[in-house]
Amino acid sequence: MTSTDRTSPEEVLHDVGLRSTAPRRTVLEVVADHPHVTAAGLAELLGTAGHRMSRQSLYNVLEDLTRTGLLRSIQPTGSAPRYETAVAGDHHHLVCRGCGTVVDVPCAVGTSPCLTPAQAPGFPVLDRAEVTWWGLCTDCSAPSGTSPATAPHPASDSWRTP
Amino acid sequence: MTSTDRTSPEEVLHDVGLRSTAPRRTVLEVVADHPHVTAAGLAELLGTAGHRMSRQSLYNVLEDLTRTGLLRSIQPTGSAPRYETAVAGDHHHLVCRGCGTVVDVPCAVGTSPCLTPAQAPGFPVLDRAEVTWWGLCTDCSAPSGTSPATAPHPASDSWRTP
DNA sequence: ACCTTCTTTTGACAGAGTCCAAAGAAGGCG
DNA sequence: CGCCTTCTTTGGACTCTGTCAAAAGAAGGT
Repeated sequence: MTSTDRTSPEEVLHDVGLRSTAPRRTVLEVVADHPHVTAAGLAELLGTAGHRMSRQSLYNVLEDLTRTGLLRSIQPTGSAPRYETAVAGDHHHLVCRGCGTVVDVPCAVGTSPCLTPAQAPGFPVLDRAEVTWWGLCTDCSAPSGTSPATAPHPASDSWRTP
Repeated sequence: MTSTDRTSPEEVLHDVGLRSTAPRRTVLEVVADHPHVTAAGLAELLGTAGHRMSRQSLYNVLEDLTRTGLLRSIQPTGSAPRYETAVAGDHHHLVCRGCGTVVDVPCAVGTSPCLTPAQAPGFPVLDRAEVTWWGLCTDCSAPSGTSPATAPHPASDSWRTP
């Protein structure tokens, strides 16, 4: 919703060679305000915000924005793909086993160590490392009083406890 | 198919409190012989091997074995969940963008660096780090002669190029 | 303004995974 | 050894997520 970006959605879209259309601008804004949202969650957000859009369009837009690098998708095991704006600066993710909440974390040790495996047999090209930490958030690690692992956090849509 | 394990499937199942049944033993063996297999691929392997099993049973078994720690599931973005036997020794994964092949890689820098994020705001409990490197395997990075990125590797079932 | 090209819509479709109730094995106990 | 309880498996219908293909509709350059 907030449109206080350094570069406007139109500009950003144009820069990557995509036409500036309402669905794309809207998706960009909503994802920026709701990082780690799933396609389904996004559809709901768009719906309640009055921006009706066909399912196919949503998937088209997500695919276009992801392919051109404006969005990035992650898929923690057991969850549907989640989207986030591809901001500069590498960061990784922290996922709660209990409620599925995803939190950004700056890359652990600068850049190098995380990006180079000890050995890469048969893989001449390596361009990206994706790190996911698993644990329990404050709520879910609480002494079973507030909202333990058995009660999924409302912020997480359709989460399957592994 | 090879049953030359240090501990027999029956024993292993019993140790985690699961009854030793044919479907479970079979799944354990097949996954051991085919690391990074998807549920669908597993169903096919089981079928051709003559071990018929309902889809529901397969999912039940996978869920049970995963929950008890005998199997581990990973889900590279864009792929269905893949299963592997939870062998001792941390290792991570190397995924080819072209054909989807997944390869095991020993943990990059021993244990510590990869397992501790710079900061974990709101996450008191952190138990596991999952690292996935993205790149191109030898075949897919070849000078467009043998089997480039446009021709998915036969070993990969239903792969969507991102 | 016009025309080409790119986007969106619509509706049908495919695949993966889940829910539920009933039938069937495992294994403990007498 | 045989019964009984409990855990597993089966089968079928169903939901959800994502895809395909063709036609209608906007963007934007000339």
